[in-house]
Amino acid sequence: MNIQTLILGILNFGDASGYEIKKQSIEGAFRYFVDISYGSIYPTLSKLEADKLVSCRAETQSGKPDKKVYSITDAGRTEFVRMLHQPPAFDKFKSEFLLLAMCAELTSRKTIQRAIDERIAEMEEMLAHIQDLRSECDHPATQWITNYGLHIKSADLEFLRNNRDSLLALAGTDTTLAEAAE
Amino acid sequence: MNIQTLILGILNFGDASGYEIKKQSIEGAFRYFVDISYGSIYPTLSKLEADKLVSCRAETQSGKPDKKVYSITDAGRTEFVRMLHQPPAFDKFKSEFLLLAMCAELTSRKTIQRAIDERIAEMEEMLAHIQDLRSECDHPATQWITNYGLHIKSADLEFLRNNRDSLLALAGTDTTLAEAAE
DNA sequence: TAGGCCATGTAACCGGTTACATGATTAG
DNA sequence: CTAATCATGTAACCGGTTACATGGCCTA
Repeated sequence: MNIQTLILGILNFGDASGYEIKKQSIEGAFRYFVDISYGSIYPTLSKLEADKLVSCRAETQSGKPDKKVYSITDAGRTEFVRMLHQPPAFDKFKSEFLLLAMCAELTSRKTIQRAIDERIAEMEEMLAHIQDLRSECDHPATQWITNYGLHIKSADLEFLRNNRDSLLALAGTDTTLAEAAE
Repeated sequence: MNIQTLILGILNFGDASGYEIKKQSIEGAFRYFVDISYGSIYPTLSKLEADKLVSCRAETQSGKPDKKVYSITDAGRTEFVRMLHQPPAFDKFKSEFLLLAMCAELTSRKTIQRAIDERIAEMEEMLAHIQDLRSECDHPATQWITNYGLHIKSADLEFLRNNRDSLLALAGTDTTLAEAAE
C-alpha cells in the first residue's frame, strides 16, 4: 500500500498537519499496521494537494510554530474509497525474533533470554496501549480492529509466557561460537 | 534485517543455490517472516562470496541447468552468529486488511465480505501449511516457532470466524460512494 | 542552558523490486 | 505445443529512509 492512500486514510478520520500524521502513525491505532517518516509525509502531502485530493490551510499558533493543516477533499475521499475496494494485499510481516528463535542453538542463553523477555515486555505494553485505544474510542470499526488486536496479542503473550523456558533450553551449550560474539 | 544476514541464516540450515534459497523463502518456514527476490539474492550471493562468508561450487545436473551451490563458511557462520547476538528489532507488520476494516463504513458489504472470507481462507491454508512444516521437521527450534505460529494463527482464525458478521454489519449502507467505486 | 517538543522541509542515498534476457527440459 | 519448472543474472527504477537544515518555546 502506498503512502498516498495511507495519508488519505488518516485524513479521513480528521484534519491533521504533517507532524500530527506522523504522531498518529506512532501513537494511534495506525501504529500497528503502518509506518511512515517525515521524509515521505511532507512530499506526499504536497503532491496530494497538487492533485486536489487534499486542501490545506495555514494555522498560526501562539507559542508554537505555524502549522499547515490538511483536509481530505471530496475527490480525495472518492479516490480513497476506490483504493479500498481493491482486494487488500496479504499482510506483510517480518520478524528478526523468529529468525533468532529458529537459530537458538547458535546463540547463548543470555541472548535468548534478553530477546524473549524484551518481547514479553513489549507485548504487555502493546496490550495495555490497545486497551487504552479501545476505551478512548467509540468508533465501531476502530473497536473491531482493537478487539482483533487484543485477541491476537493476548494469544501471543500467552504462548511466550508458557514457552519461554522451553526456548531457553534450546540455547547453545557450545559456548565457543556464542560467547565470542558477545 | 538485511538480506545478507537472511541468506547466511538460510545457508546455515544447509547448502543451497540462489534458486533454492528463493524457494525456501516461499515454501519453507522462512516464508512467514522473510521475503526476498532474485534481484537481491544473486547479487548478495556474489558479494557474500567475495567476502569469503560463503563458498561456491558448480554442480552439473542431467536434464536441468547447471547450478551454483553455496555453502556457509566458518567466517560466515561467525558473522551470522555475531548478527544474531544484536537485540532483534521489533516485528514489522503492515496490513491493508486492517485499514480496510477500520474504514468499513466507507465501503460496501460485498467488498468487506470478499476481503474477510479471503482472509479466512488464507488463514486456513496457512495453518495447514504450518502443520505440515511441523510434522516434517524434527529440528527443535523450528518446531518451537511452528508451534508459536500455530498458536497465534489459530487465535487469529478464531477471531475472524467469530466476528465476521459483526464486521459485515459495519459496511456502508450509503451506496452512493461505495457502489460508484466498484 | 541543555534537551525535548513543536513544526516543515530537502537531498542524498539505498535496499530492494520489477522487468527483462536466456535457454533447456519435462509434463500435460 | 504450451505451460511450467529449473536456473542465473542484470539494469532500470522507485519507494522510502536518514540525515541535515532551521528555529522558537518550554521544562528540568
